[in-house]
Amino acid sequence: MSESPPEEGYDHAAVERRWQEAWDETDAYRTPDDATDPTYVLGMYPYPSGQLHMGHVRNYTITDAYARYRRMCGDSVLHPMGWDAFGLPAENAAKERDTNPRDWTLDCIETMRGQMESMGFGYDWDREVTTCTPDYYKWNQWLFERFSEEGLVEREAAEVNWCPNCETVLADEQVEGDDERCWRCGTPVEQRELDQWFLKITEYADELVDGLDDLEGWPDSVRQMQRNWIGRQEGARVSFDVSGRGEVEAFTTRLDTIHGATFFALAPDHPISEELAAADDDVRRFLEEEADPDGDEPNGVATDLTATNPATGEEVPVFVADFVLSDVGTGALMGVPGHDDRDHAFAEKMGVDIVPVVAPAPADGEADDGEPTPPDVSDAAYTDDGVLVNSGEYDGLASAEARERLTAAIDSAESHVQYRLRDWGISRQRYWGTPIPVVHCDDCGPVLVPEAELPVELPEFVNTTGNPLDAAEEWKRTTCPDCGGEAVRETDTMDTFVDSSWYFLRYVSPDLGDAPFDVDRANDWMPVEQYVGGIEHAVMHLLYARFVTKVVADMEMLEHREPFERLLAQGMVQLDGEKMSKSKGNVVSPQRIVDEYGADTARLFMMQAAQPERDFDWSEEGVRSTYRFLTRLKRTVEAFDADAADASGVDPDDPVAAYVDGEVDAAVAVATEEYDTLTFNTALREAQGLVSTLRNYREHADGVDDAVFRRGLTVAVRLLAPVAPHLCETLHEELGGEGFVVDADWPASDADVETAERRRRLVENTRGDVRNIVDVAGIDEPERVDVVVAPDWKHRALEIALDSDAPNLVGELMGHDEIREHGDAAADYGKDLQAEREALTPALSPDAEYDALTAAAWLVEREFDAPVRVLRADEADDSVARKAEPGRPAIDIAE
RNA sequence: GCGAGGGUGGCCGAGCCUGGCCAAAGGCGGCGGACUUAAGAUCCGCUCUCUCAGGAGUUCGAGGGUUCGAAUCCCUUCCCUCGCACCA
Repeated sequence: MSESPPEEGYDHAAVERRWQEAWDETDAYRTPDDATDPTYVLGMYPYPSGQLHMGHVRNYTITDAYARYRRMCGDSVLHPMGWDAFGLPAENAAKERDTNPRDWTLDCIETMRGQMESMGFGYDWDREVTTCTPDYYKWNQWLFERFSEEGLVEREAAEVNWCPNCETVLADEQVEGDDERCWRCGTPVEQRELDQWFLKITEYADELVDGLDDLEGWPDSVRQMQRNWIGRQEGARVSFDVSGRGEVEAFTTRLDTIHGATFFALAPDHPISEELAAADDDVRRFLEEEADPDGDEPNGVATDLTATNPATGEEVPVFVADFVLSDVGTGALMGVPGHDDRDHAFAEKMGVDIVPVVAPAPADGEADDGEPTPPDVSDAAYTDDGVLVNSGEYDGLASAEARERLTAAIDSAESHVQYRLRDWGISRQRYWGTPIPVVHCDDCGPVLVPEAELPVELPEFVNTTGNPLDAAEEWKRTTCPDCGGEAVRETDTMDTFVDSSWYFLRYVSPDLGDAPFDVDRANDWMPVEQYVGGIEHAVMHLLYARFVTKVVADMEMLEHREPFERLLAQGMVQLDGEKMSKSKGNVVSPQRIVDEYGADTARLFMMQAAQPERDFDWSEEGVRSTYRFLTRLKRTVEAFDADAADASGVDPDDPVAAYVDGEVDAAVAVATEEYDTLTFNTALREAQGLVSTLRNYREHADGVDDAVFRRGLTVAVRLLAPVAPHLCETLHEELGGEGFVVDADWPASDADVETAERRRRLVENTRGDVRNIVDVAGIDEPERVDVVVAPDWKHRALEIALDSDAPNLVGELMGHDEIREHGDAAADYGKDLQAEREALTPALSPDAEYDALTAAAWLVEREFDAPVRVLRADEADDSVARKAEPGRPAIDIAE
């Protein structure tokens, strides 16, 4: 299948096949039921479209790498996978291919599972969950019934998109274009009122929004999106007495502006508007011809009604206006043109009075003479809070206080919290979903199917227009569980978001026959510690899952009220800055990449390309570079003689080995921190840097210390193993490791990252300086390079300077004998320190500098092909040595 | 309009939380060299400008500020992406 590897790579196909089989044979990724509090790592399960795409690969590589990392750290890990297997695409595919959704879906799952295996994702397949199986959707039905018992299910009429040709409801996304046509047949979509089943998520609106504050492991963006979506508004309801119609309620968040309410407006479909239309030609014409709720212009029509402002007692005109929406608030509002932009525009258009009743609060410094100046609202509304004016006895009150007092004072006013969130309509007039477990009886109405009769299974698929369940006459006909009379089954199925709102609980006990999940185990294993998926689910899925978790908790089946502790919304994989999509034809197939370069390369490239939450561009060059890196690594390990004498410990007299050993520690320390926070890109950079260091070491030092080199390779392999597991298994074996690298211990390091970085910097700066000198001075062939470490007293002086807060640093330094004895040199250095005082940073000790430079000398020797001497200050000529400073050795190059 | 995130050298991308060691990691691309019959692979070096032995100048969307010192902190402004929106 794969062509010969590009360039001279390694045989990734053989490596990957071998380890996938080995893992499989040993059930390497099994999480036993008796695991105690495993770390639960989860990627959002996919819709089985039949093809794994790059988004999936990225998503699941993130969870896989993290799961493997935690496992190497010694955790027991739960990392399952399943299928969001219901949904309309399968119905369409089945019709096109003359098969049925079930077979089609199961085929797709088969294919995708194979692709996941070829990516090397370490899932516990024994916990696989497939939502379209009766074993699973039975529990959707069961939960629906429990919800019903809790009073959280409601059946009511709702407006839906209806295609008269296909005879089915369409989701909003399936209505195309401004002229709203059916995506499948192009028929104009109608609105139709249908009886629909709802789950009362609004009962949990407060907890859902308040709980966001504590979800510190979630990105702010997602939390904000959920807040917006729930749209909690605190305000007041207040009634205006409308002539001949009684009290009409309006909702407002600005009751403080009620004295400026100079008109009242009704939604076009408000009952009063509809009544008026029957008698009033103007209103009828407006409703039929002019009203345009989608337009930008606020349009309206005057009525012959007036409303009494309960605060002022004044009669104000009543309009029917298209910017008043019946599904917002009460479908009626008080118009305050002085303090609301839209009301202002409307009042200008209709010639209504505009009265300012809130003035800007006097700034702190300003003299408070008790007479705030009303703002000029003739051109624009003043929409901020402030101090009341023109409001009778409320004048002078701050807006917030005025709202409270007015709410208390006005009879018809009461505090009210309003939400944008609507109850969750779960009815779908489609075949490929969970049948809603209800029977309709002429006498008893809708009746739940008894629990013992669950699941209500789907009948055979019938290729028909409209809802196949409606056409399944035999299936439909049943008897009423209550009275035994003739009855018909509910033909609606559930929204597939119902399936996904609890699937993470099913993984805990996927085969359990008498409950959706094992309560004790779920209490121990939940919540999901790290959840990873696309941002497109920020609201719907993630909100529904939170809702269902809370309800289940209230049914005393779970001790957790939030399902996902930490959430990562992973970025997109793009090509040339554009989202990959079939329609643009810019899709890079993961399969092709796996064939050509292997799964390890694909995974490693993706993880090092960018932080997981950021979008990044796919780059074929980057992939090749990654592939070459793996190839190099493999060769490096192979070249290392695994049977080399097992020297124990580091030879303390070999500074180069000590240096490399220190680099190994540093890499571990840095990479571990980064793995913890899922910043794989920087962790991997460290691992790759370590491999370069090791290669340089072997190539150019006078013989390597086997123990150090072995440890370096072992560490590099382990740091890379979570991301490139197949090759790392091979290398682990090559290095004589026991068992799987999957089960190996994460390397430990007691390295001080600070010191390691200081050392690196010293070496880098020194090398840079040598280059600089050679370059600037035009030295062609250096004969010898001397690197001289600053004398102890300068280090001491720096230490003193760092601690000192004396105004005269030179004076303070001269108070120390060991410094003063260096006379002018000490004074000069003291002045330098004084000048740089604020910028001083600690340096390594003289010995540490000496060791670090000695260890790195070979780097310079190799580069300039000249012998390097690292000297202590007292070993060098004073004319050179005196230029040395801590962190900045003196350099002398002989031509 | 409101809210969130982002703008870094030819490109991608670290750094920004916790200011100084930042002309700014790493990769890609480009240039030069080693190896090679050659190409590829591999390895070494260079890749903002000037330079008199490690120096100087200009740079991190733009402008201003704080500070001895700003890619990093604060304000203003422009641009991009995303979410919400006649929401009362």
